[in-house]
Amino acid sequence: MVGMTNTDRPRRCEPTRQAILQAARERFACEGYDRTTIRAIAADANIDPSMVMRYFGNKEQLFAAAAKFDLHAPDLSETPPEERADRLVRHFIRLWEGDLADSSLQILLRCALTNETAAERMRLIFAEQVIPLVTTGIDPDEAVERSGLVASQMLGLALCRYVLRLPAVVALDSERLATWIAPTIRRYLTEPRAPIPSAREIQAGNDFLNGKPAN
Amino acid sequence: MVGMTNTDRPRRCEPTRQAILQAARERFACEGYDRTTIRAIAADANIDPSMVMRYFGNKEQLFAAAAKFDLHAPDLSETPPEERADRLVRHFIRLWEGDLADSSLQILLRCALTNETAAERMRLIFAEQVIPLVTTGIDPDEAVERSGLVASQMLGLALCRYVLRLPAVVALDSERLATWIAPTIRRYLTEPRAPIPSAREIQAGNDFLNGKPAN
DNA sequence: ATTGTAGGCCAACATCTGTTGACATGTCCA
DNA sequence: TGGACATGTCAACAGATGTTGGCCTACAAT
Repeated sequence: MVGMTNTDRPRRCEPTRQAILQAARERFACEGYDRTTIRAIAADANIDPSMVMRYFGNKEQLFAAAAKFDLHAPDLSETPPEERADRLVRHFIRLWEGDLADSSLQILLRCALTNETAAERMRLIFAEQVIPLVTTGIDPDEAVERSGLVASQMLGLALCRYVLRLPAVVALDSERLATWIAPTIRRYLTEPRAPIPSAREIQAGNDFLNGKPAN
Repeated sequence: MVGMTNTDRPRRCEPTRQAILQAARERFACEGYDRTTIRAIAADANIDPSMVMRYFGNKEQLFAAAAKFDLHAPDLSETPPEERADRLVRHFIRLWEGDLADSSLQILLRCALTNETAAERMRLIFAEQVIPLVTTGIDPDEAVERSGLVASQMLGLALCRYVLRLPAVVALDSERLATWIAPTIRRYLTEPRAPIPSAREIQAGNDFLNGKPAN
């Protein structure tokens, strides 16, 4: 039995295991990967630090276990693309508002910037859960591009509102927020690809790049 | 002279000082606050770790010095709101693409999630530089709300493309990116406030929240 | 030449971190 | 009763990190 972790078979020590996991999630979510210490997690779970090691091997594997989660994304394959945006935005805002229980997003956002495991998992979740979510019924060639745009807005929202807590973004109530963001997502999902910029826009852009003043 | 740092008066040791600052910026930008060590910075600058302390007091103050920067935002007060979005988006994309010299954004983004000084500075920059940038010529009552929305999209873009490096977002060439993002920003800046959602949208939202299936 | 001082280096400190191994306890089965 | 094994505690190690103080060297002013 030497070298065998308790991860392997079902046990009645699950309560302890869950206590560790929950403590880990909270710590990782609000302090990031580096500032979270095994000792602090153990203290939160009222056990000895060495127990954490026995249950999860090492910090990295503990994080992997704590960051394993599902988006719980709704099945939108039946929803026409025009409505999809509204449902998507409202779904995630609602999910994130009730952040007490599920801090998965915070964990990933806060850790992905310094921990490579977290970053990799973020890309994985994006590839496996976001792209398919957005893809159904959309030209597959365009799906990746559109998903990226959707992600940029949705993650930006999550970042400003729930992690950085920029006052201006926190102040908006969730309904108004959805009303602002949903059309953006709808456009990223449905607007014909490669919209041609107007001549005026091109000119403005070029002028700007060449240092000409406005007007 | 005891207790006096070299910060106070002009010196001919500026080269060393600058070397430290540059090394610090690079480390902070790509490894975040916690993973960046004084020793590593010192090694990059080819000096002794204790020199860093002498020049900047402590890690926190060094970070404060390294994270002091300006957005170099263009003056858009003369630009009509409709054009402002395009110029703004293109300005920042252009700034960020040439990231070799100026990694200011990466420093802030990567450190703001774990370091309170960085987070505070982020809010400050937002309040002092972003809001005014967007405000001119817009109803001041609406400026904060609109700025927040702009920030959510622009920071989300920066996050996905330059920090998380989500392949889907990295793949887009900058021109196409600007063409996608600019209309979003334009809407956030100019669309009449509190757009009323269509009856259908409200119904879809309620249905969804109540767990009804789509269609 | 002496001296004051700024710029720089070296060695060490105290602390914190992940991690390990030895030892105690408790529980279930033979 | 006794032993196997899971569950948990204690103490410690080894390495890294921020930080400090002492010492050396160059050099300009006296």
